[in-house]
Amino acid sequence: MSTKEHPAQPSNETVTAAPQKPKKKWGPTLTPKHQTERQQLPIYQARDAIVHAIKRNPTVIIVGETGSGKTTQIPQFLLEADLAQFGAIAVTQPRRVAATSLARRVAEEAGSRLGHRVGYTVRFDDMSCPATKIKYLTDGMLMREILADPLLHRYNYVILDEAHERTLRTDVLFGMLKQIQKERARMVQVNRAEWQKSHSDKPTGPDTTEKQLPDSDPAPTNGDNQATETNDTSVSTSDKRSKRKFVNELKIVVMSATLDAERFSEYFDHARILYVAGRQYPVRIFNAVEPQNDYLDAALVTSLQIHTEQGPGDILLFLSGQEEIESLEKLLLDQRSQLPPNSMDLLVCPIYAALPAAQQAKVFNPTPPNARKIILATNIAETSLTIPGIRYVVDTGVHKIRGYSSRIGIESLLVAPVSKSAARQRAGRAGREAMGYCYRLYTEDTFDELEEDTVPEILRCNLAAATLQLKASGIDDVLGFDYMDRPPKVAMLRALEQLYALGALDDQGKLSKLGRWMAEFPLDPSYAKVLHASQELGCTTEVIDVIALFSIDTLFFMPFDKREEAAEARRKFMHGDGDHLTYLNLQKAYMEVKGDSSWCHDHFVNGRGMRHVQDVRKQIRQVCQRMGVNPNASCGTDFDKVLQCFIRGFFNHTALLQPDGSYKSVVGSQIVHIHPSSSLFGQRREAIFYNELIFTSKLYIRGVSAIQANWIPEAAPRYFQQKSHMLPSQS
DNA sequence: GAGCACTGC
Repeated sequence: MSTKEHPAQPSNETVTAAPQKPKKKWGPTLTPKHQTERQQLPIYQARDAIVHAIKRNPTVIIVGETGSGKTTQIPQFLLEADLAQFGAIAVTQPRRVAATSLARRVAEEAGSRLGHRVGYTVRFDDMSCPATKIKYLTDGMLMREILADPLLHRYNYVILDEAHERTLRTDVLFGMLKQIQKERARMVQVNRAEWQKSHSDKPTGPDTTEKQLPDSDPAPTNGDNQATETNDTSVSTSDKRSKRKFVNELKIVVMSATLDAERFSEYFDHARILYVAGRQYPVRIFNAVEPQNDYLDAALVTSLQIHTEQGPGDILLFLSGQEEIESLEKLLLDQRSQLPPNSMDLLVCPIYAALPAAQQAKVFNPTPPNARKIILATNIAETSLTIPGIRYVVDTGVHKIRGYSSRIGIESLLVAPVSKSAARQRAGRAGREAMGYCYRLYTEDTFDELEEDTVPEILRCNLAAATLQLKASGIDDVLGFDYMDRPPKVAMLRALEQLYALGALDDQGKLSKLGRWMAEFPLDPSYAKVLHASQELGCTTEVIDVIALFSIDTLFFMPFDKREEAAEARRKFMHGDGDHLTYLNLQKAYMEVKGDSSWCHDHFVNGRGMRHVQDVRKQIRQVCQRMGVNPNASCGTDFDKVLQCFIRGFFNHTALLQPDGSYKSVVGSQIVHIHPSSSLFGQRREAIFYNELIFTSKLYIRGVSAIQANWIPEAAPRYFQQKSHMLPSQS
């Protein structure tokens, strides 16, 4: 194996401390303990330089590695520098847990009760109030806030954290925020001109008796944090004065961990880039000398070698999925008995999203003395979870990644090589607490050939939901939207087509009344359409339950050593017509036992998942009530109605039985396979529909129920008028 | 005969 030092933090533009300026009076007082802790963070030295840059520039890009403290400190710097008088600071996160735990920590540091000056807002959980000045929120939540407040008047600063992850939502937010920033700058300009005009033309006129600018400056000037009074153009009114609102410029801060800052800067009109030093320990990289044709075997050999030859510290091994984790777990347990005497014990801990919570928790148990933990993980451990005690990382160099072909409208979930930045992220997991080691099971040449970054999610997913959000937030020209990475035109057109077929867009491509209604719900457009149809068919209560259940991926656990038991437990809920009504049975049973967690455990039901389902269910019911829809309308036992609702949203997801027993999709004429997790697996029914079509080892359909073939054309007459050749002949 | 990870009035 050849060795190479992990690339160190570049220092070309590292910010330096600026001359100290006298501090203003209006900040929270720090407890001495926290003050010392904060001052020890690398970023504290750059405090004034950062504040100065943000004051002087509309947008700033901040690059800082893990441990720099940028996410917790920069919002506090702004607050302490008195820059948040006229608006709050929003800090977005891709994940809920990050938003809530950061808020907790910053509230403590800033001496605020959580939910007062420092708070958070995530789905189902709002710990903020109108006086909240620093608010951590998920990026999806900020998108929701834009729908209600298109210019985000409440905020003076929006900090987009973890921008390098390029989630679908951060990418959409980039374009939206750029536009909001431009519009607010324009309003400030207009207002400044009016203000100057009114003061030079008629110094004793009635306007001078109006409220003065809050900072009592003689006139607003360029630069920092001005607040001016203006007409809110989003409100039409006969009495302008009563509708006047303070508008100030929106400052955007983009925070990223990678070195791809130039692309962010270019996109944000050549924004200033600041680099802050991290506090990551060095990680020594070892590459395979020869290409490995069996990375599972290489992973096994390498981990055992680390275990028997290297000093203390746990091992984190990255694999592509559950199946690989299970098989390697078995192999390691077999090998454990053959370890040389006197060697440490080896504890094998699998972790992936579909693993029951109780077993997930095991990776966080402290490793007992004279033992070593080896954690077998998917990319859940790359960003979502930080596991303490890791000193060694073994990287297979692969992950499973979702893809989407807009040309054929099919999703995929396939094993693929990681990008260089993902490989670096994985290696970094070994250097959180001390110097670490990373063993890459591929050659240095292979590494050099990897893509620089993972393809942004927006380039590999169905855009229907994002397009509906854009339309609903007032951005009509979605083809001309300012994407940082523009999706192919065919992908955008396909999303528009799908929304049109659902009735969310009218013939001119404008958001219809139905589309507006659909956008109010935190649901994919197809599900929102199903919910809408439920009003007409009188089964809203059943449809809400089924939709809520489909909001989680793993309802039933299938542990590989208790497969038969789990299948037996599942049969109790099985409905002959498929998964949708099976799910309804599960929800009914769950309600009868009042969500008892030991009942869930005994029936191999995902208890944590079911609690999430109840939250979703409650939320959809609330939105229904707000929209004047009765969430209690029930079809009794006429369950055909429920399935008929579903095909109003999934009319393009139907398939017909062929003479040879296979199923052929009505749209696209492809042979599709019912997934083994479906209650209809192995069954022959005249016609079926499905929620999801995904290519893995085969073209699988998931969430499958049986229907009558003649329901299909009725479900979407507008769609099938032009495509009548696709329909079953009897209609 | 089998699914990477997130998210939302």
